[in-house]
Amino acid sequence: MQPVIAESPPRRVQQVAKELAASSGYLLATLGLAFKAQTLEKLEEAGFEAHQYSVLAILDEGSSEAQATIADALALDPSRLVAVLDTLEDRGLVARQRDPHDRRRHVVSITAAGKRQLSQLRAIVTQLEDDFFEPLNSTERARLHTQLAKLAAHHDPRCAFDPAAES
Amino acid sequence: MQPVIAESPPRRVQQVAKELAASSGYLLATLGLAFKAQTLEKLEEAGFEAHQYSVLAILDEGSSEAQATIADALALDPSRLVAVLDTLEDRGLVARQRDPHDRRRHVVSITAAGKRQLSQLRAIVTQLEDDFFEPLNSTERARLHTQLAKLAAHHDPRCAFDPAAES
DNA sequence: TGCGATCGTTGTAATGCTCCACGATAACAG
DNA sequence: CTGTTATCGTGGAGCATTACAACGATCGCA
Repeated sequence: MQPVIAESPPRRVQQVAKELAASSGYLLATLGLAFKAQTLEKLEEAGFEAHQYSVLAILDEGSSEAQATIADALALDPSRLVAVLDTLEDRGLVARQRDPHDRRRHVVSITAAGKRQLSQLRAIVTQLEDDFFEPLNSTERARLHTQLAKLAAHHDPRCAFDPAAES
Repeated sequence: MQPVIAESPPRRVQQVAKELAASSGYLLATLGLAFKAQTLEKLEEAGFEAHQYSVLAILDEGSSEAQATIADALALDPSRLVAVLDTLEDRGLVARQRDPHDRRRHVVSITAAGKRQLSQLRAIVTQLEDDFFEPLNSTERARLHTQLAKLAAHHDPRCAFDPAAES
């Protein structure tokens, strides 16, 4: 409602548009990006990248997986997974073996050193998460997590827990 | 606890690692990315990109802003903003004028056509958001938004509402 | 025995982003 | 009044990341 060009110079808003800040979707995207950036930074300080952590986490649950399976679970291009596994293997954190039942496949498994490294990375991420959600009390955090999980299950079937799965 | 290589071929997990799915931060990042991707897609169908929508939204609130101010509010590199404004100006949705009080500056303002276009884009985003958060009821959505806003205010000062700001 | 499909791997092309340099202009110091 | 420094918008160059297609090896099936 002000004149198009007032005599006063345009003030520094220094503020996201109210319209955007009022949007849950925008907040979700912004916060998600911020958390991801923080995680990347912290992991890089430890000499790792996010995908390496994810791979170790997956391998620590299932005993061993084919590369395509891992790539699938991470929604990662198989070609990109190669480099990730290369570095992990070079450091002795995972082991690649040909699957004797299907010699096209490489069966990847986590090593003892990999498990040790994983728990260290876990500590970093856990600490980071604690800091990030610090503005919320434990009740709020639990509620938030529940709702995020509900959304994730709806939008990404890979996040939906399947109680029928053995083990 | 299973042998490293069992006789059964590794099953398709088709599931994000439980460790990751149990992390609010991971869910936050994943959902944020998913929402952003959906938004980009929908906006692109309408012939726009996200930054163009953001710029219009900002200009629709403040009367007019210098480019550096806009870039600041969007955490966008000023050099990238140039192209965005170029296309918006070509379509007659915004207007660039030299600031008579500081001839280095360009004062950008939204046009009537820009306002019309903005409301159309707004409808798209609103619809998208409704769909995205559909798994939650209105109470849950409100709670989620409150908590996200709290987090955003804590992590990005640009998202913190300043009640002292006039108008 | 051949044919198509799959697995892991490599290379390539495109994309987006950050950083730096430039001309124009303003603010400031002497 | 003059010279220096800083800021604004703009353009370009370099860098990293990514998706996509092609390849040899191997399997499943007819």
